[in-house]
Parts: sequence; structure tokens; C-alpha cells
Amino acid sequence: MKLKDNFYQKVYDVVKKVPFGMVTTYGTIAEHLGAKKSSRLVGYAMNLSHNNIEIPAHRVVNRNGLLTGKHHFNGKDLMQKLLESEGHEIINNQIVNFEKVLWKPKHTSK
DNA sequence: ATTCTGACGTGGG
DNA sequence: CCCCACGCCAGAA
Repeated sequence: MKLKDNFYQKVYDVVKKVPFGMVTTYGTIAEHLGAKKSSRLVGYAMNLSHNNIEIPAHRVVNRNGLLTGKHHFNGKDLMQKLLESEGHEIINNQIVNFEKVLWKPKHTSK
């Protein structure tokens, strides 16, 4: 049981599926899992999984496209650097054209 | 065990 | 537009 385990598992899986040059949001993932209200869990799951270098957590931002979790990386603007390296433009900790690089699960073709 | 906080999001006043 | 509260789960003090 423990559907929550499945929940985290899905979060990791989805995040790892995020293609290069694309980003996603906690709310989008949570909604995809059918727990939009548990958007916090997604962020929390990231925190637990941030040990898993295989998970591009830097591609996950809040619904505002704001790099809310950039402080949780190497403690520097590593998150911003990574995003910029992938072709994103960050201004004031916010992703430019965020909606244009926003990637959604099961809607990859775009 | 209890209390607070945290990578969020939505709604109400 | 700004502030507060609720929902969700887990870890730390």
C-alpha cells in the first residue's frame, strides 16, 4: 500500500523524463499524479531525491517559473547556471519564456 | 508525542 | 494587490 510511495516514485520518474532544454513545475507533476493539492509533496520529494544526481531537479520550478529551490543545490546559483547552460534565460531567478519551455507529461509532443 | 517548517498552489478577505 | 489560511507528507528539534 502506501500510495505515497508510488507518488514519490512517479515524481522521480517524471522528472527524469524531462527532456533537455525543457522544464516542469511542481504543480504540473502533482496534478498529473492526481494530487494537485499535494504540490508540496512534489517539492518535498525533490528534496529527498536531491541526493539522486540522476534527477534533474534544476528543471523543476514553481508554477511562476521561479527558481525557488536554487538555494538547495550547491548553495550557489548552480541551478540558474544549469538552466542557462541548457539554453534557458534566467532573469531575477525567473525563467524567461517559461511557458514556452514548460514540459508536461503525456504531452511530450510539443 | 507535540510543534514547526519546508523546492507549492489555490482561494478568500 | 497584499496577506492569511488550508491541504498534503515527512523530517527535525
